[in-house]
Amino acid sequence: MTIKEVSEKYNISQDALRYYERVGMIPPVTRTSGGIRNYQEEDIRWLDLAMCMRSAGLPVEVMIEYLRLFRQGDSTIPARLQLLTDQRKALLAQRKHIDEMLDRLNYKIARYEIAVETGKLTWEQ
Amino acid sequence: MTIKEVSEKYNISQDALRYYERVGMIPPVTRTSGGIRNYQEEDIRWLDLAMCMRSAGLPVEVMIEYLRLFRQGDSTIPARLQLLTDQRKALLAQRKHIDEMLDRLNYKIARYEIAVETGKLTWEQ
DNA sequence: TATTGACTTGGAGTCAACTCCAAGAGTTAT
DNA sequence: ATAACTCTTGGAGTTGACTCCAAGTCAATA
Repeated sequence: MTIKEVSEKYNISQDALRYYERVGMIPPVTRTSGGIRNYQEEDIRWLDLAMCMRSAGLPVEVMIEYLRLFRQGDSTIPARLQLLTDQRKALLAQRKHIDEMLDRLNYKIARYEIAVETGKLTWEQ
Repeated sequence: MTIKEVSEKYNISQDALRYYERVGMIPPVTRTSGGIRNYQEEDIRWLDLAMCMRSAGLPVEVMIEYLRLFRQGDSTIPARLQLLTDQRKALLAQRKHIDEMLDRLNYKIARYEIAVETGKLTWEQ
């Protein structure tokens, strides 16, 4: 798969794909003899993990560190486990923030829906 | 409440507090006769809403727009309702991303926990 | 083989959301 | 009233995550 195909299939810019590789968020992508990126299944698997982390809001830096540890081999398994549990904790906290805001939004929306009928809103920010 | 007290109580920097006010994410804060910020209950309520939005990851720009509409009065109630439902949609999408990553993390962590016992990990990124 | 279009790199630019700084004014304790 | 501290503003600087650009190389088609 060329960078263009990957970019279109996974809806991510070519620049972002090159950036992820450059900063070490994914391993160096397989190339053709001419030096052109030719994504293989394994490249895609790394990319998929990286995109999943990013779309959940985890920092690029975390994925870089995970990959760095991974490439050092089995001795870093405990460190990787630690990293993963830290990130799980962070995501659970973030989800809690989102749920708090959702509660607030639901309350507001309910009141605004009534207000749209009546044209007036009683003490609400 | 002075800016320092608010900063400490709500664990947010004084600079961020001034920034929120400057960009219009919260209304101008009540001042003493000398021009020093003196947060009242209502100032705190706006701040609380703003901080809740930010910690859920909603953009500053959205809160600015909400406040702008709010200050124009009841005629903007439908627009505010629209804004709120848009943000709810965005948060639900974001929560879905987080849940996907959490599933993935839980799977990985389970495998890594086993690997920590045995010292080896079988095909895993 | 020449052209066209997609690809390459290194580096600069952008954007959001703060964060820091300097110079000066307000407030409190002695 | 003087020191010591906290506050003010405007504006510059920083960080993270891309995004854009220029100059050049590679590949497919006429």
